[in-house]
Parts: sequence; C-alpha cells; structure tokens
Amino acid sequence: MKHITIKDVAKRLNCSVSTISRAFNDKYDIRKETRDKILATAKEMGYSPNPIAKSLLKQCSNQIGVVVPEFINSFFPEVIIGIQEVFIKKGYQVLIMQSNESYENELENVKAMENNMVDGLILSLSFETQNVEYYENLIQQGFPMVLFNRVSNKLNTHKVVFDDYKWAFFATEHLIYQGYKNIVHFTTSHSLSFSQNRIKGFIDAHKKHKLKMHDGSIIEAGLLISDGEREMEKLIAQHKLPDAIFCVNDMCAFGAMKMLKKYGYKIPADVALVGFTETKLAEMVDPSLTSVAQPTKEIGRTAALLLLEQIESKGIFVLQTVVLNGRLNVRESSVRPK
Amino acid sequence: MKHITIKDVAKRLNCSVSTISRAFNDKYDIRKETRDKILATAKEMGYSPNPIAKSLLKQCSNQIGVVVPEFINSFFPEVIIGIQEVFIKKGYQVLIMQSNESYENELENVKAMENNMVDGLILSLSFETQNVEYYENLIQQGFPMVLFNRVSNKLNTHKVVFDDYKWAFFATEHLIYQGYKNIVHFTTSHSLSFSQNRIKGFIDAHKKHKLKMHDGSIIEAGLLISDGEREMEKLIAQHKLPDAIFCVNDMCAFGAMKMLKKYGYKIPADVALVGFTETKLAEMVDPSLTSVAQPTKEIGRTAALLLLEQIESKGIFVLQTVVLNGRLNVRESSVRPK
DNA sequence: TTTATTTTCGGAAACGTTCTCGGAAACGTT
DNA sequence: AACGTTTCCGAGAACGTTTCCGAAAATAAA
Repeated sequence: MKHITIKDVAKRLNCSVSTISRAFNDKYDIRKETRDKILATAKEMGYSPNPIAKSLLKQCSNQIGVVVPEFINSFFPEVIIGIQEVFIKKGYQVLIMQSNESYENELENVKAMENNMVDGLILSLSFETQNVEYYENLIQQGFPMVLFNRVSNKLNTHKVVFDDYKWAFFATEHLIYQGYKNIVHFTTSHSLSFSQNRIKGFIDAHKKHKLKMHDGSIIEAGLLISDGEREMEKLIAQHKLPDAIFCVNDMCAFGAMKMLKKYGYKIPADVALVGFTETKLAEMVDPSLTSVAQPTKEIGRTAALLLLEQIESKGIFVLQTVVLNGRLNVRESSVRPK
Repeated sequence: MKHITIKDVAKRLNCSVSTISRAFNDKYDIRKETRDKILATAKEMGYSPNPIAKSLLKQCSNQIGVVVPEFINSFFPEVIIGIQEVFIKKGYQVLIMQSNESYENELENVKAMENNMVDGLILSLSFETQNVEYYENLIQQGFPMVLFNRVSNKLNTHKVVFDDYKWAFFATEHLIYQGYKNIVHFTTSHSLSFSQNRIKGFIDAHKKHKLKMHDGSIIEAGLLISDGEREMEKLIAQHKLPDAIFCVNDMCAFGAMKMLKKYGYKIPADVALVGFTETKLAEMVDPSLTSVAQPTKEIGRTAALLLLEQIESKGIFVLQTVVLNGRLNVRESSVRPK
C-alpha cells in the first residue's frame, strides 16, 4: 500500500523533483523531450501527484463541497446531479455530505469540508438550523458559499431559490378557479424559509379572490408521507373535511391521499389535492397528483455556476439571488368534476 | 481567509508547536495545566488542527469514501444513511460521489477517493463497468474495500448482497400460486450481477412448478420508469399481453402500470404486476404494488461494519460475503381476483 | 548534597508537493 | 573572443502537522 511519490520518479530518472513537478504542471521552462520522457515513465510507474500535498501547499483543493439536509426525496439528488454536471467539466470534484436534518451534523459537515480545504461550499440548511453564526463568519472571511432552497436571510451569500410565493399563489388560485372554497394548506415547520413564502402565497390568493380563511386553514403537517397521513386522519376524525388541500410537498400529499382513500373519500370529488416540488410519482398515483414542478437540475447548475464565478473571481463579485421559475402541472387530483 | 495554525497558537503562548500538538492529541507527557491552558486559548483563537496536514503525515484521513452509480432511486441514498450511521459514531467522515452509471466517472471517483487518502472505500459498480482491473490492483495492494449490491465476482473483497435469486424465485412463485401461467420478466442489462440472479430465480420457479416459458418470457427492459413504459407499450402493440409481469424494480413496474392503465387494462385482473427493491411509493400507487423489500439501511450498516473491521484489523481478516434477507410484500397488484 | 529517576518540554525531521531563485549551459551577437 | 540572452534545470524553502530524540527541570533516592 506504498504510494509512489515524486521522489521515486526523480530517483529513477535521476533528475530533481522540481523537474518532475514542472513536467506535470506543464510549465514553460522544461524541454519537451524531458517532459515527455518524465510523463511516460511516471505513467509506467503508476505515479500521480498527491492532491493532499498539493492542497496543503496551495491552500485549496480543487474540490467543492455540497451539504444537503437529506436525500430521501429525489429533490436533492437531482440538484446534486446538476451541480456535478458543471463542476466535473471544470475539473473539480464534488464532495457530498448529508446532515440528516440535524443542525449538529450540518455544522460538523461544514467544518469537515472547510478543513478539507474545499474551494467552495453549496449548502442547503437543515430543518433544525437556527443558528447560522458559524456560516456567517465563514462568509465574512470570504469563503465562497452558495445557498439554495433552504436559505437564511441572515446569510449574505449568493442564493438560488424557487419562487415559492408565486407558485403557491398559483396553485391556490388554481384550486379557487376550480370552484373549491374551503381550502386547507398542509405546511411544514415555519423555520424553513420556503414554507413561509408558500404560506404567504396561499393567503394572498385567498385575499385576491376575497375568500375567507379560518383557524384551521393552515396546518403544520411536515414533509413526510406520515405527516400527511397523520394530519389527514385527524381532519377526518374531527369531521372537518375541507374542499381541497394544498400540500407543502408531494410526499405530504401522498399521505393525505392514502388516508382519504382509506376512508372512502373520492378525490377530487370530495377533496381535491395539490402537491409541490413535483416528484416522478405524481403522475403514477391514482388519481394523478397536480403539483408544482421545480427545475431541480437547473437549480444545481445555477448554484454551481454562481459558486464557480465566486471562486474564480477572487473577491470581486456582485451578490445574486437567482429566482428560478417552475410550472404547475394540473392533473386529475384537482380538476373539479362538473 | 487566513487559517489559524498551530504556530500561531505556539507563538501566542510562547511554547513550541510540539507542546500544542501534544495537548491536542492527549499524550501523556504533558502537564495537565499546560494542556488545559493550551486548549483554552486555542479554542479562543478558533484554532483546530488541519486534517490535510495530518493526512499527509499519517497517510490516512479518517475519511471513508462511498461511490454509487446513481441516487435517483431511493435505494442508494438509504444505503448511504446506514453507512453514515456507523461511521459518524466512530469519528469517520463519509465522502460520497456518484458515477451516474458511467464507468469513466466511477474510475475517476475511485481514484479521487484514493488520492484523498480515504481509509477505505464502499463501492457499488456502475451499469457500464466491465473492466475492474484497477480495483483489483487496489485490493491486492491491501486497500480496504467493500462492494455491495452491484458486485463483481472478479473482485476479491468483502461483499454485501441481497439474495436476489431467492426472492426472485419467491416473487415468481407467488404469481404462480395466484394462478398466473404466462409470466413475463422485465429485466435489466445482464451485466449487472443481480439481474442474472433474478433471472435464475425466475426460471427456477418455473421449473419447480413445471411451467413452460417461451421466447418472450424474459425481456431486457431497464431500471427506469421509461423502460417499463416502452416495453409494456411494445407488448400491448404486439398483442402479446402476458398474465403477469415480474419487474426488475419498482420503477420499471410503475412504467408498465402506467401503460396498462392508459390502454384500459385492469390490474391485476388482466395483468398482474410485481416489483422489486420496494420503494416508498409501492403502497401509494393504485393498485398498490406487490414488491420485494430490501433492508437498505442494514445493507449500508453491514458494509460499513465490514469495512471498519478491515481498516482496524490491519491486514488479518476473513473475507466475507454477507447475504441479507428481505421480504415479499403482497399487495393488490398481484392478488388474482376470484 | 549528590545521584538517579521521572516528568515535561523543545528541536528537528518527515509527509509530498510547488515555486522562487539562482546558476549552468547553449545560443546568438558584435 | 567577449558579452548578453535565452533555455533548462537543481537546491531549498514552504504548507501544517506529528513524533522521535534528547535535554532541562522537577522529584525521589541515596
């Protein structure tokens, strides 16, 4: 398990290590023949420069870090694919860590990335994260960072977000246009930036159409199937069935759908359903689920490009918040039967 | 963006760097008070040892690498969670990379991990991977490695696999017991180890029950929804509808389901469906999908424990292939109506 | 007090690179 | 032949640690 180092190659060719280094770094002051020879024997010996040593010296690693809260849902994996698309082309490696929605893990992950001297970080905050002091420091020190999806307005970085307000508004309006009047919103923890925006869109759509809301119009459910199930079952038990439910994501909607079916309610005749952050299965379930599609890969690509720009522009850049567009895919679950 | 180094701390306390190092590494030959004082001022100064430098010196990194072919399906993410569970407790960090089913990417990822001096590697081969020579060398040099799910019998490592043969057999037998006679298997590329085992299980179940197979009994579809759709649509167009279809995974089954519904066929009355590697949505679709559940997290945990053992036992260990058990969850899609 | 032993600390090498500096060789110019 | 340029290469410092070795200081034993 002994690694072949630059010294081994130097000894073999009896020349200095600096010459070897030059050959590999394609520097000007080396004769072409020497370089070719070095490269050839290096390859033969199975030598490749040790990036750890390089990182230590250069104080950067040609790696970028991605920390996401989870990857059970397909959203983050898809974003990551977009990120990788950009960075692989540029010769960067993408290191991924997941915090499992835990602030503690997240912080550790970020520190690990930092210590590994990643050249930049793409981060989506965990469910739990309230205290962003450490990240704030990092940013102030000039550490390149881009936030996406789960952002914090306390942090002064590039951000890539979805127009949650707008699309929650449209989704709600769609239900209103279909003639639904008693609409409930299953949301998630208010600590998440996007949930607040979606709530606002939900409320404003009601205002625009002069539709009344009530105490139970907004219910804090969660992001999981089980959350949707639980809250739906509660509503059924309490005989508080609304006309329609706008859910914070597809998973939650699937949970609600399951319970409604279990108790014999028809969708959308009895209760209509709309999801968010469309998953591949929205069109697989029965009835197929109306949902707001987010451009996941593009979110990733955009975040990657912003980070790249920041890394390469060494300090001088204009902070951006990119708001990406989506679309509402209307399917069976929300089309009111005549 | 200047890092605080051990030297800074040493200067501040005017003592030597070795003393600081000792304080952090909890060595015996240091006075308790000095240690406390060092730790206190180090914390105050925001110093933490640079793992890159440490890696360079120690020739290991306290990091382990995970390379998976994809994470669009929830299978690999779930396995990774299991892996992390084990390693986080032990103070290791888990670096994740995905090859996107490309051999080239996979090889690069593995090399990147190696160069980053990860202490070990957990690998699941990509769809494309045929040539495992490089990995073979690595293993022979004593590099700790564990393969799972997509393994190769050319590689002499710890392996964690699922008993694909057995469960494909059971799944097929289940369909036979339900009275289905003309059963088709949607498989995926034969280059994947598990697909061969599933095919074998499928065939042997037929043999046991003296059921004939025909030319079109085994169809190479793929792992995606679109693959299931495509092959299903072909069968429908050719009027070659079987009684039942056993699919290589849930996604493929979902695709088939979609097409069957589109053309007005009833499931399971006209065609029964069985999936594999159960996803959370098996019970969400309508009809709910019978599928074989794999213990994803446990696969991860097991692989992690094997790797850990190998890393810590420095050379002396018994090669294991752990075969994990699953279960067949029978749902609506495969229960023949009386 | 002297000597032996233990405790505690500093100096310096090492890990594998890159890069600056300076020098030797080769070449061109007068 | 003398000098200036250019081309090519080697020596050595640096990156931030850990650890071996030896020495000073403190303690114990004589």
